[in-house]
Amino acid sequence: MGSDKEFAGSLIQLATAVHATFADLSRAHGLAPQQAVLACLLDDGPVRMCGLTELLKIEKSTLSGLVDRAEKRGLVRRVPDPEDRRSIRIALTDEGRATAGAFKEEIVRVLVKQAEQLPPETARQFRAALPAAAAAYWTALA
Amino acid sequence: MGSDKEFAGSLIQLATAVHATFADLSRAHGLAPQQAVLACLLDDGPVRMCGLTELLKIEKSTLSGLVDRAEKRGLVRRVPDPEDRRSIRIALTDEGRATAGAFKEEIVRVLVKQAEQLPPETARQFRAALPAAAAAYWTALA
DNA sequence: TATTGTTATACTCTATAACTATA
DNA sequence: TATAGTTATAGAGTATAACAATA
Repeated sequence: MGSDKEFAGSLIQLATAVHATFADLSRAHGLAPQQAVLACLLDDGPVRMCGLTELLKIEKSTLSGLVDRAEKRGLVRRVPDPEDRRSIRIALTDEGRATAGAFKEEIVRVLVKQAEQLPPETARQFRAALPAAAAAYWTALA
Repeated sequence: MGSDKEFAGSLIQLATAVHATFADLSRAHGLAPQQAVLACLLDDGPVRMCGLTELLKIEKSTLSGLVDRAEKRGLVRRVPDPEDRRSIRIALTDEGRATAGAFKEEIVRVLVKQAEQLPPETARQFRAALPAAAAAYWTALA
């Protein structure tokens, strides 16, 4: 079926566009894209390095570098973990919390506004199906 | 409304998952992710460098490096453009065409298969709304 | 002068492997 | 021994700025 190709093409196009929107907005807030992801994750409270490698699905050495750059930029700080002296927790600074809050608010606003330009019935279908679709593709990842 | 946050969260989750699926499959075919994008674009025929910068939305210097690596890997070759001696056209090699074909076939298969795990009515809604949604987010890009 | 493409430079993101410190 | 994290190294992807060749 040709429509399978069209479906896959649309899905990749949507993913690319959302990714690019996220990246552009990150930079507009003075954040590298992965720093924006990190800041959003930490907005609910500090997380250990080993927890972050699972949430971000990246290697621990990759994370060390990401946290180094975020720390140098004043976004996060490394906090000793009293329960396990091998471990450290990553917490947002005050500036990091403010930046994360502003970024999260605007990315939601932008993504919602773009969906509102769809025909009402299409928008309704899309918003209704999206949570289950996102969960299906997310849980299929290794 | 909390549901705007949930909508935006689901959209980012879907985009991230599709992106990761694409990247994983690229590497399984021996391609860096952007090389896979490049190969898919060129599967319809050669394209000038300046055309590729628009299609990929990247700077020309970034593209020079991407093409350098793809050429070194045997995926593409630079072909002089007889109509404009400043310009060059990028064409797939035989190996590049075979690789692009196999990759395109499998990415479609994988993305369709994952959608089939949704409840039938959700899958129907999602596939019905997706083309318009993808177009809306895509055209909103700068 | 304007366009096409490359090169130099610098930064982010990524992984593998070897290492230290603690459990 | 196993886990948490860092460092060294290498490569992909990104942009800006300066440049060469051609239109």
